[in-house]
Amino acid sequence: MNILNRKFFARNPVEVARDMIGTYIVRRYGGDLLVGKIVETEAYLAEGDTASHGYKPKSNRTESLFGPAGYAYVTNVHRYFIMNVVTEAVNQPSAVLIRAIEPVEGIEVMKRLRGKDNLVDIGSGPGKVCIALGIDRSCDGISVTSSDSDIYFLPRSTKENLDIGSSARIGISSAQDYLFRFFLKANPHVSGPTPLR
DNA sequence: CACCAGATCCTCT
DNA sequence: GAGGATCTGGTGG
Repeated sequence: MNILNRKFFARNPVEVARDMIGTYIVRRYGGDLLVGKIVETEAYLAEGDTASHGYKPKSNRTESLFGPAGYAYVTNVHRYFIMNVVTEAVNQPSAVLIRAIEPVEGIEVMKRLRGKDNLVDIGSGPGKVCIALGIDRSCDGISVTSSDSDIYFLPRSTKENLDIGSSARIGISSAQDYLFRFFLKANPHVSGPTPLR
């Protein structure tokens, strides 16, 4: 299977974030296969990025962020989990945050996990993505570059014509001059008050 | 130990 | 648009 490999993730997080738009996240959950198309991401830099969790020294919470590329960094914000894929190299705490997905497969299971029936309520935000895919802290630090993984990624379909927009990142109070948020324009599953931003 | 801030979401107005 | 829920880590006494 042609899954996204270590080399794909071992690059600058801004490039990886843009390249992940339109790819698919696959989650093995119990006996079910949950699949979502990634429609929104954010990049966090290893250096000089005051908004990144890696800007502070390594802690128990952020250990996987400082590890090698191609591993999950799952942590909590308030009472919710959010999921990143680590990029670049060891001791370079950079990552791509999965901010929104469009449900593709296993939709009924995702609806049940989310407790919502409306499709646009399933994955339109980083916390929602983790709930819909059954991702929690037990997924922190696992490899996502093998088809044996409980989480892995499939490339975008080459035929698809993607209209990708960028903006400042959401929910942070510093480094607003970095335009590190990427999203599929006019896709209703993108997070935020309006799909177009 | 107390207090505060945070890469969020939901339920009201 | 405002505020609460609720968990973790960092800071300061």
